[in-house]
Amino acid sequence: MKSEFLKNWETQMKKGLLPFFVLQSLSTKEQYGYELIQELKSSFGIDVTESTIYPLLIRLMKENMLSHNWVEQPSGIPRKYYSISTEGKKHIKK
Amino acid sequence: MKSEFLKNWETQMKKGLLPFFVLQSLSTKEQYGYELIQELKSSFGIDVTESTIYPLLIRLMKENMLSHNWVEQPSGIPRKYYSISTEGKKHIKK
DNA sequence: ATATAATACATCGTATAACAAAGTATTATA
DNA sequence: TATAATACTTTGTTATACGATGTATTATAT
Repeated sequence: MKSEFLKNWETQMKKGLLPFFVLQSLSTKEQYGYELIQELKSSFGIDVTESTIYPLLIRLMKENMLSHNWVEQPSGIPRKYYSISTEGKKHIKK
Repeated sequence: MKSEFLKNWETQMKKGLLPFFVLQSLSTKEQYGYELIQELKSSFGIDVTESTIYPLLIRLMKENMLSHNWVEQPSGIPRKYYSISTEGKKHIKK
């Protein structure tokens, strides 16, 4: 089992790395929140919860790194698709 | 001038990276707090304040990553020298 | 002589961000 | 008919960097 120290270290690492991975991931294609959670897991091996990703996306919106548009589905809940802005693209080159 | 966004991003990055850099730096030689601040600046280009480094060192002590011993100076304030523990060495291999 | 800077430690309050928990709503599966 | 999966959201807690402030000693500048 993972020590409290390592578990906490990982959490703190995410505070810096998550915005980068999200911008990186969205620079390949538009994605919605729930999809991003699975993408971050499969592509980067990062576990993220919904209460992390949704506030983060809202924050990146406020910073003008992202834009979004609701897309109605033929069935089920509509999805909020996010795409990276010109501003956002500038920031992932670091 | 650096944007608020980038300034904040850097702060969040440090929350994950600082423990690593401190352990890394202490694995080469024993160092005291004030010395570490200058070392992190010159070797890694990282700006750290005293109100960051001292609590961090205390935390790493509690986690058994470090040990320390006071060293009296021929003149001036005594220095608290930190050295990395066996436990700490294990953790920087990641 | 006297103020300022540099050295060296420490603590308090604030802001940021991940995360557990809980909630709403729809559709698929057991 | 309940449970899981999909999809979004909010509230409260916790960890940590950092500005500000404080104490104390020594060196440098005015």
